[in-house]
Amino acid sequence: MLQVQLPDGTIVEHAAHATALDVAEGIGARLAKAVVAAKVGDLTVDAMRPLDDVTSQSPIPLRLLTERDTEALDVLRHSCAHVMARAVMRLFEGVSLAFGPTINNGFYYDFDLKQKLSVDDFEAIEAEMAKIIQEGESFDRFSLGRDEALQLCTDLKQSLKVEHIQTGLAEHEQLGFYRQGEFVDLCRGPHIPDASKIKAFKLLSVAGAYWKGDAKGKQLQRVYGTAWFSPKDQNAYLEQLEQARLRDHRVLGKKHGLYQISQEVGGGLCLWLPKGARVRVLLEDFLRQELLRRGYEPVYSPHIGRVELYETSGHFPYYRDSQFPPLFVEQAGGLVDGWIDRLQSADGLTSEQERQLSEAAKVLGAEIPDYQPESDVESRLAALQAWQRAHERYLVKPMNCPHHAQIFKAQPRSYKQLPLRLMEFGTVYRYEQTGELNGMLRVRGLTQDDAHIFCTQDQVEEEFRNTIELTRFVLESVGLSDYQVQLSLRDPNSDKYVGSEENWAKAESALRKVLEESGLSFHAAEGEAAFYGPKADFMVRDCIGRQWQLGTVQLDYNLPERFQLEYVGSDNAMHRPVMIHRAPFGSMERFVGVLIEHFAGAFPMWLAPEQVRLLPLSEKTNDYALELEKKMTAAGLRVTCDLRGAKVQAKIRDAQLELIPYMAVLGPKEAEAGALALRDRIDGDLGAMPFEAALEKLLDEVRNRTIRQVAKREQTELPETAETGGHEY
RNA sequence: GCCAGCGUAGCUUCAAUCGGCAGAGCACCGCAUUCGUAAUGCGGGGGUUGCGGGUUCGACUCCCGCCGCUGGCUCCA
Repeated sequence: MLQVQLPDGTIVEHAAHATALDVAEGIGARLAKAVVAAKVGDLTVDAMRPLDDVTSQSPIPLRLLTERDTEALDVLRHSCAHVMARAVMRLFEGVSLAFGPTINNGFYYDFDLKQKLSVDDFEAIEAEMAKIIQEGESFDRFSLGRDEALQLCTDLKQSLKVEHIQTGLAEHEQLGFYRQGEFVDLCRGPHIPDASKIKAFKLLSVAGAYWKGDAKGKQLQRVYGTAWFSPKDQNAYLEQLEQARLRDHRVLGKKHGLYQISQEVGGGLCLWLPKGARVRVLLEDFLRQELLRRGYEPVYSPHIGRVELYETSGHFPYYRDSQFPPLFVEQAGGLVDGWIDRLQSADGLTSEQERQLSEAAKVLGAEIPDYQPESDVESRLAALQAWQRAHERYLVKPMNCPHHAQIFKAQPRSYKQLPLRLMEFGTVYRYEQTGELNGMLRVRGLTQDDAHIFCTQDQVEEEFRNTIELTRFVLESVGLSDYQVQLSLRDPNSDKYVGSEENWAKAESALRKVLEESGLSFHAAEGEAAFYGPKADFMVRDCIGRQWQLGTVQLDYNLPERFQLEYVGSDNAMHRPVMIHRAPFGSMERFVGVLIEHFAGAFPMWLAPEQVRLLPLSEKTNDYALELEKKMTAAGLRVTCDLRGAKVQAKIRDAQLELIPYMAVLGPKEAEAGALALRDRIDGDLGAMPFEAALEKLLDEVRNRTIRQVAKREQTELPETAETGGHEY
């Protein structure tokens, strides 16, 4: 007999090998029909799987999942991925299956096949899927030993699955499979009882993806889709996607003249148009004032620096591929650079090539006296590198920290001066991969609201706590409350990190401690740390759900070491300071990009490029409008007049479409009374009021940095999806 | 960087039949209108159809190469 404990605590008894479905039937026929899957403890399992197959616990803690449970939606979607894979295999030859997990709001499946899939194929695939769902066949689980499993996948000509059993699943003795009709797939599950539960689905996009995420590996074709328990839910989701696209900062940025990226200037290089620049200046002023209040000291550093500076910091060797190449003062600089590169490469150089390089260097005016072609590679490299060091090479600044470290070193430091907080809106350049560039969110030239705090070990916690608090304050001031904090830790199995084991442990535990005390909810992510230290990253989603890192706080024991930073302690001995890198906005580009999407282009009063537009009813009141414009501008508002010979309705419409927070209609009546008829972008006509009263109201909204809703519209609520994913092996 | 799709006027609003004279709307400019809370009327300018090559009597349309954009992957100090 099996003892099963239901969520309300009651215990029911069932025969051995009873399933969740059996339990549901014991409770009621309607429930049995509604059951999609079940939870045994934290594990989601098939409704049809014997409970004693999953656990030896007694009583067995069981929760039945129906379509009202978010976990059930994940199960549904994973099953839909199988249905899609089955349809694709029916329609195309030689399909190898890779992985097909559930993701946020949907699923995907990766395929390896000759035929290039495109959205044009979706109709046929969806029709085949509809047929499969109509047939309503069940998903049947079975389990095989390694040898049988390998044999089965070989028979099915599923080479990727064979590889996966041999590598990723090398430790597994038993492997789970699911069969639905002719379709059999290696899969951990769970699945819905049968395909008829899928009431709504849609394929959304197709894209490339690497097998097991390895860029050197095979490139697969990934088809994305979504699935729901009802067409109504799906329509709501599709509608939400559509709405989100209307917020795209790339579209709004162009439409409202906020910024521009043009091929003439270069990919990923942002031109801040006056309106966008206005928003940025307001944000920078806001933060600068806040930082001055909190004991930061402004500094400035140049846009380029000697390559050696970044060699010392470690940035140059580590990020070489994603930096703009060095600037060489000597003509032969690039040649020598490439020479070193070839010498270090696996292929090396033939003696003939070396002779040619030496000749070419001579032509370019470079004598490399110590270079002996017959000596070993190390000596030849040393000769070339010596030449490099003797000749100036500069890097377009990829980071501000080495410069700030130099500012710390500019004079002897005492513990009495710590913490030293150096701030700079520093513009840096990084050669991001072409495929990564994305509007303002991923660019090649960006300005960080950077600062570096140099402090003693004892001050780390306090300083870290302050920066976390500052970041929260900044984000909340602009109404960004929907962010996630990620504690980015090192990957214990990787060797890309620098610094001692001891310092890493210290840094990671300090970060974790402060985050825990802060009350912020955060999740740890192994392998996400910077090469020099752990980070607390503030992540936000863009309009189509992609996550971006905005603010960041990073602990660094490494750079002080590399730059040999020291201060005199109270014991009159030299000590090494700790560095904290922090940027509440992250970069001005990304932050403004996210804000555009967050507000759908309708900035709150305190950030709006244009706050008020004055609309004279006719030319008769133009002078009055100009007079008010002068007064309001003097009071610190950003105001313009619409003096066109158009009707007021047209002027209102344009101002509405330009998302200007307030309009003021000015006719003879207002001019007579020294008044204005205020119109709110969201609430409409507020009626006439004395000029002074209106001015106070407007200034108040600026001073309070009031955040208002974007529009008069209720958000459609969607059923939440669990953040998990990956039901596949 | 990789895979796929897409590039027509300032516009992520788009048309152009089978390969047969590149055309609208919005925006812009000019003139008239002097108006009370989301579009006044009339007129005008604006194009090497992303770039380069090819096929053809003839290419926005078909083919090849490049560039860019979009989605995703990889990367992200």
